[in-house]
Amino acid sequence: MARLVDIAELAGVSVGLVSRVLNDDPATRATPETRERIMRLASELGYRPHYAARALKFARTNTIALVVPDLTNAFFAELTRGVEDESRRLGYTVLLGRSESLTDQTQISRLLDEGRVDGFLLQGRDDETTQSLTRLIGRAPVVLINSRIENRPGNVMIDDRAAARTATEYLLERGHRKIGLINGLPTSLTARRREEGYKEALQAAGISPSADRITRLGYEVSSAAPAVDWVMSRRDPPSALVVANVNAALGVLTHARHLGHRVPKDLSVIGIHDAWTADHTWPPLTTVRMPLYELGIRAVAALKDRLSGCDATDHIVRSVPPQLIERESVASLT
Amino acid sequence: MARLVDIAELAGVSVGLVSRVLNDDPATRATPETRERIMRLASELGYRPHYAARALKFARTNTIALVVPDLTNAFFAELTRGVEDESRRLGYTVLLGRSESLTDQTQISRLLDEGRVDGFLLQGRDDETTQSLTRLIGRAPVVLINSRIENRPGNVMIDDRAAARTATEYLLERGHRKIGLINGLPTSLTARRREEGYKEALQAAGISPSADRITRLGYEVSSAAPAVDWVMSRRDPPSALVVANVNAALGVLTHARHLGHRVPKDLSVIGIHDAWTADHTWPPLTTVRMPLYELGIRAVAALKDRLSGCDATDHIVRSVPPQLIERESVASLT
DNA sequence: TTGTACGCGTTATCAC
DNA sequence: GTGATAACGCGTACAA
Repeated sequence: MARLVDIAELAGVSVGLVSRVLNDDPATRATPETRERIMRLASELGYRPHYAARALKFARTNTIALVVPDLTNAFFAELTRGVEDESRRLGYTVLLGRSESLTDQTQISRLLDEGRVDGFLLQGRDDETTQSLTRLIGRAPVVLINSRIENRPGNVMIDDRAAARTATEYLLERGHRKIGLINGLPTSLTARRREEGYKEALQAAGISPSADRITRLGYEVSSAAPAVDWVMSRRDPPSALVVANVNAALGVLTHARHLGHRVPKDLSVIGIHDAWTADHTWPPLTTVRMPLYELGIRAVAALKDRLSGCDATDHIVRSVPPQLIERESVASLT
Repeated sequence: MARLVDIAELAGVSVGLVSRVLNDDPATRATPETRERIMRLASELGYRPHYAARALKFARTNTIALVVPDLTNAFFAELTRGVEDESRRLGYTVLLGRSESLTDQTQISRLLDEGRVDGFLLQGRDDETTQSLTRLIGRAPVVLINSRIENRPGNVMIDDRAAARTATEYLLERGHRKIGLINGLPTSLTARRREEGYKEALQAAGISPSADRITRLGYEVSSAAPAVDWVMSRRDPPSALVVANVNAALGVLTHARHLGHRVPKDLSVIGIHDAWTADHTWPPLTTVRMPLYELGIRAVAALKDRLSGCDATDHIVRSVPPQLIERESVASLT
């Protein structure tokens, strides 16, 4: 509400001086006395620099957009928390958008052309291809979360291989040898990396991965039923399932019950990512917790770098290792 | 990227004319020919009016902030969808904030003083009192969602009484007479209204509500366990529970199992609000679905009214009645 | 019918 | 040390 000119008038000085004092301009060493008067008036009037005026002046908004497919998803909620916290620390405001509504390139470039945001944090949908992603972001300053485009720097991801490896090893340690993987869509980079981790763990245990034990139908709850149907109807079905996403894992639990498999007695299930809901399934779901909060922090830092000109390097968040949350959905065969 | 002056130069006209043509100024009836040229150039260059420049000019941002306690909550996610859809329709941009980070009045008035937003949509936390709410919002243009302050117009809510009545009646119809209520905190207006609806239904069936059957510990999952402990340890415990929130209902299911009560055989449970997670509990949770999406739409409309000067009237969203989602957590006693 | 000039609030570049 | 002034992009009252 209060403007520089208001303070200037009351202090009997010029707007320029007020601006310089308030911004600690080193070139200006104002009289301690006037300086004091200006500061006091500013705080009394509750002066706040006008956002639009600054944005106009600097051609920079200090606002970034975070685009995620679905706010409901606990996965994204924790990511969002990390993004918000780090943004506040760095002086950014976050504009939150679902990719549903920011689905086409127009929306993105519009936000940019209108000068509403400086850049984007984009967590694509599972079924997003490199092409659709490239088309979507155009030449906008974007940091990709959990995906990557060739020759385009600036992306951050979690250690999907470690996640899947950790989950698989946990099952191996409990005597399971026939382990299935309920994976995300093959278009998804994270799904491919999780599959690598799963196979790595299997091979390290002297087991050769079988195509009959892997489905790639998606991360959503709804994709769980057909996946379980398929994998459990193979010859020699698995005794345990690594589910690449905690939401899909809930669906697996429900559908397994529907088919008459008792978890964990007949079938063990472990999910990647943790969520509060995993405490309230039956049986409670064992999961591998991943550092999504830290991922959000890294993403903001990477975008800041990108906006500052320095090319952000790709980054896999490894500062916090995958963490096993043992509940009751995995049985020991030994 | 492209400015009015760019178009003006290429079209060989003045910026003023370009502006008027692009804004369909009725006072200006430009030559169809120049008009055509301007429009073509604008679309070719992908012209977008600069957000900050407009905001500075009009002292209005067409941006509103939506403040909710927790994005994870499916309740708020659906509300958010409604808010976003209606905002886009009305030309608003939505700034999403958790109330965690917007906890004190400074944050709110700061957003306002900086001219970042025109107004707020505020869904307070369950434990927010009228005092803390009043302090929080100050004189800011706010529409309250699911709460109210005396003598302060502008709030929207769902029909909490109808919700609780519907849930209670459903249990009554199935022969239950001893029905408990696991309610939100007594500070919460919605909790008080739900309690009214619950009692109404009971009394209409000739049953007088008993204090021994009501807890008021909160809407969160974590509040469920102590609530169930208490209500089930009374003399003559209930055969069915109305849980005032779907998340708390998940906690009720889990804790009931922990205590050895089989749902629905020993104890029936019905939750208010629906969420996808209710499909994946055991047993699947019967709920009363409330029109949260429509609530979001109404909230935006109310804020628009408030910002336009016309005092928004209080509004209870009744366009969509409570909808029973029958799953398997309620048994019939008859 | 169209061009010119001013102001929105801020900062930076000059003079004094 | 401090004050005047131009500029950021837009819309509009006024002049032509």
